[in-house]
Amino acid sequence: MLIRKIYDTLYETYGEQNWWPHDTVLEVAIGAILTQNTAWRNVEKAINNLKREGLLDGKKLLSVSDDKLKELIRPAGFYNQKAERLRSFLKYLYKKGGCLKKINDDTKKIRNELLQIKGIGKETADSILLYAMDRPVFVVDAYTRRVLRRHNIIKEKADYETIQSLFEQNLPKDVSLYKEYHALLVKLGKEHCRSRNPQCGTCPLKILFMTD
DNA sequence: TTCCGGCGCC
DNA sequence: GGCGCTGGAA
Repeated sequence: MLIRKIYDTLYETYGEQNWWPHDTVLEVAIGAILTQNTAWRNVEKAINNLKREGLLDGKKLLSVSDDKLKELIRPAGFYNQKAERLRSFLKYLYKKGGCLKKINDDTKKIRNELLQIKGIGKETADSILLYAMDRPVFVVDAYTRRVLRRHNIIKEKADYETIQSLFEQNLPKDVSLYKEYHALLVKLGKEHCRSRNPQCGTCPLKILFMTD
């Protein structure tokens, strides 16, 4: 089926993407918030700043001053809102015991709780669930939408959950597969399926959509 | 729909 | 100097 074929083709073309590099899972969740509408390169700078200050720890990060936090995450942009978003998330985390790994609630419950946090929307919530908590949730982002749109697989106004279930219902419920697929779509979106000046001539998916 | 924003690339 | 970046809120 198509959804599977797209994955196989992308995997054969690009290989393992190795998302998402980290020392701790908290770092993954923090990265998920910092990377909102932001190039990963800039998020890395911010995370390295936090690491250098020894602040990649929930309690320490919550105790740092607002100005200091903003200064450290500044390279990731939107630093005023992101500082607040990080604090909101960390407060939630501590209400839940302070450790992502020890949260044993079912995925839907956690997702709903994450979505209540101001500054965490569907994509960020699902990124945290998938990449930091190893829950089988497919992450839908702008690249995903664009790739599917350009191949006419979804409607113009298809909403988040519709796209998400398209993947989840056509793939085995496999965390590693979901992680890899999303990473591969991002790779495709950067290399070929760009918003501007798309490289359709060399698109690895071209062979799947040739009609003659 | 618009704002939030630093950063690197064309 | 303009544009897009592993979005979300109002």
